[in-house]
Amino acid sequence: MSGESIMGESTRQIQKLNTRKKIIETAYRIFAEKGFSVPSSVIAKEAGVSHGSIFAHFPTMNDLTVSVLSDFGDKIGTRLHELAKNCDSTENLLKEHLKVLEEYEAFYFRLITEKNMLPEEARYTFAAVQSTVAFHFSIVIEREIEKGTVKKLPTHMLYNTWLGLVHYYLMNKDFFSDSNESVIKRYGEELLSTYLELIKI
Amino acid sequence: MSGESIMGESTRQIQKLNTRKKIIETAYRIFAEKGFSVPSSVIAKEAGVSHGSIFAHFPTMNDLTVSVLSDFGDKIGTRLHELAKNCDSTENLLKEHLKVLEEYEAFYFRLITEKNMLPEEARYTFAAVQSTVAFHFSIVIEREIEKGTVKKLPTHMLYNTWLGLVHYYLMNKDFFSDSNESVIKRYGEELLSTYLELIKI
Amino acid sequence: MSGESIMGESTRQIQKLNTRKKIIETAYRIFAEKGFSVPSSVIAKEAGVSHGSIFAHFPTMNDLTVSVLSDFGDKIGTRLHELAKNCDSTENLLKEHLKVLEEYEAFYFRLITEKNMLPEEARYTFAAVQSTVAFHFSIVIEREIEKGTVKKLPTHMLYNTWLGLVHYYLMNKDFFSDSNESVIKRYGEELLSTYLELIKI
Amino acid sequence: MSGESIMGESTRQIQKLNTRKKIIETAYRIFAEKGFSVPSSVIAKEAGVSHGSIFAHFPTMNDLTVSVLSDFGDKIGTRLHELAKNCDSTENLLKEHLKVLEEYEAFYFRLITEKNMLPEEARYTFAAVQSTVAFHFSIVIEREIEKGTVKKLPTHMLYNTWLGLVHYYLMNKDFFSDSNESVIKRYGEELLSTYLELIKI
DNA sequence: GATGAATGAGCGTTCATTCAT
DNA sequence: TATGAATGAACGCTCATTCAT
Repeated sequence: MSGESIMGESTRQIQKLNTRKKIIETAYRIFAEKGFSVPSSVIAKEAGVSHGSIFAHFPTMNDLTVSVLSDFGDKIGTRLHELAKNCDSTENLLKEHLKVLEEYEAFYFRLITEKNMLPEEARYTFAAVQSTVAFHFSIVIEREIEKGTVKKLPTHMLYNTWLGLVHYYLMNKDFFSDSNESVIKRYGEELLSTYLELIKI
Repeated sequence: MSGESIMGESTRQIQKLNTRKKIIETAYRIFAEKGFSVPSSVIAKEAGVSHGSIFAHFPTMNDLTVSVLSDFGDKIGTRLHELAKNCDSTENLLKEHLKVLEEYEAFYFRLITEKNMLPEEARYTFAAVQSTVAFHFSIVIEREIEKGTVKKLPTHMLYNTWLGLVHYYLMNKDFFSDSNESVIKRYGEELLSTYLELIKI
Repeated sequence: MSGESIMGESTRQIQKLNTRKKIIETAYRIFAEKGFSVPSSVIAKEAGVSHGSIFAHFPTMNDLTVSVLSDFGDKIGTRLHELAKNCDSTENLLKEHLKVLEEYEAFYFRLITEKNMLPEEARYTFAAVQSTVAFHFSIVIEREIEKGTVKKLPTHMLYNTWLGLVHYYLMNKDFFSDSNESVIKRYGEELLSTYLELIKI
Repeated sequence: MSGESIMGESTRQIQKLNTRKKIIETAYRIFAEKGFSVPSSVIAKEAGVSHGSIFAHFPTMNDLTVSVLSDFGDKIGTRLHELAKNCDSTENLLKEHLKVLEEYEAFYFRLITEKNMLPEEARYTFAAVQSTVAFHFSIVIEREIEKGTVKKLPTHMLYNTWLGLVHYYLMNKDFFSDSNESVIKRYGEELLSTYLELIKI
């Protein structure tokens, strides 16, 4: 009687996954545009799904946020890994880093800006993204330290200095540039050259 | 309304100022503890005043927030100026900077963390605090650049690197240390020595 | 969101319209009973819906008020038009006018009584209702003026005199009759005969 | 020890009456300007007395409103009586009536407009004002009825027709004239001549 | 599974009224 | 008596979440 539907089970499953994907992608876009405190109803409307659908897929808004963050972590992590793996110098690596950040700037900005108001899981995303770069960074920087072209300082400090500088510009983008312009595009080279100047012996 | 009663006119004024102060100080503490989006009712309860009292002193919550911020700006600005004016080396100056940040760490953390969700006036506070240090920083750093002990880089880049590094540790305090411990206390020296190592020729 | 479910899509729409209708009708009744400044919570309670439901259907209380007014305008306008169109004498027309006013007396009383504290749209409702009657009035009265049975005075003045008289009794119903009794029922004939006496040559 | 103050008792009493008067007069002015639902704090500020003073003189705002109304009733009643007593024709009487209404138009407008949202006592004021005119009206109109120059209709109906017409224009002043212009000044003559035309045989 | 109407706790804000001075 | 700071109940409105269909 039941158990048998017009659509095959897998078709339904695909539909379900599609809806889920649509919600996550829309939430990603809206979060990037307006920050994480957008009402769930707005996301539903923009995604073209019912308000209730969000809660059918994600028990709470928190869960949606976490999924979006984790998705973002995977995406940017992969991208970073891709671009970083063939970099043989700090300069190249950081150039690629900036390139990726520019690609994802809007959402990345929200992440570092609102991270402390986000669910705890946001930290994992944040940490994962950073450690992807950190991994590649440590490889190239240690080689350069050994070569004697870079100051002998703890790798993590060198890395945190870089991240601090970049994040500082991102977080204060309203101060550094017009609100719609990419800070990375505008200041990336300056940040990079300053940083390289600092770490070189 | 006459403005002159037998006595006690000023007593009431003092009481009013006391209440205002109590609200501001409570708000300051709660903001530091839980961030700027605490409900007004929580502040009222903690301050031991009625909910309505908040609005008798501050027309909107925004006004309260701005007052707290501006108060904070004055306090920390004065303190920074005090400690900074006699510093004759970058090292001393930054030590004092860290000292002050440690004193005000909890609130300063919320300020840099939630700045972008705060009323526009928050930016003035933020900018004022930074420029106080920037002023003293540029004096000592330029002298050292001239002396040839510090790399010849634009002052603002040197400063932003420092701030970026410090803010990075503050913003990610949950990552770097147990939530109740001061990141500055724990990592201050490391930050300072790394930074000094970086800027020196 | 697809817009076509197996069935019951329209069932929900009907239910929604029912709730909306329930809110409007309750608001209509309560406004008639207690005036337009009843709290939204009272309307919700009386309508048997949650407080929030009101705002799910009407973004602001103002919108609800306007909807109720516009609904009322349609209802009474249609009714007036219906009854008036076959009237061939001033006497008949005004009799029908009074009849309709008696039907809607409680709400009509609030409308003319609180009109100046209502949203601007209330004026349109008010004006629309009056002009429906005015239209029919001018037809019959001008014919009678031509026939020489009614004094030759500007139509609008004749009409305003009638409205003024009727509204005066409505607005001062507490003075003219016990609060629950219809003033129109009690004084309608007297108003009508007086008015007819006045306008006739 | 006590019982003896620097100021004589009567001085104090006079001051008290002055304050009371100042409150009533200010409330009168503000009510006329903005309607009866102005916050008590606004009246206090405008009157130059403390907020509490209002409640020292009037237990509730209701009581103040009633006092203002009663004061107004006395003032306008006296004025009406003054001007009316020497009128020997309906025309003259109604002219004087209009003159007085124009003098007090702003407040009178609020009274008839918001009467039903006012404390019950407002009715007495309203009734008293009307009956003052009614008294003089009945004298002159009855004489004219006897003379056969005015239609033989119940005096109260003739009077209510007049009041209805005038109030209709007042209540709908927004429709008839620019908001700051006196409707009485603009339409008074038309109202009067229409009315006289109607009542004459 | 998807829907979207309904829910209700919670928010910032207003203001008549109280009361210590 | 006059003061004005403090009060707190009430208001319109928001939004994550529920649940009958």
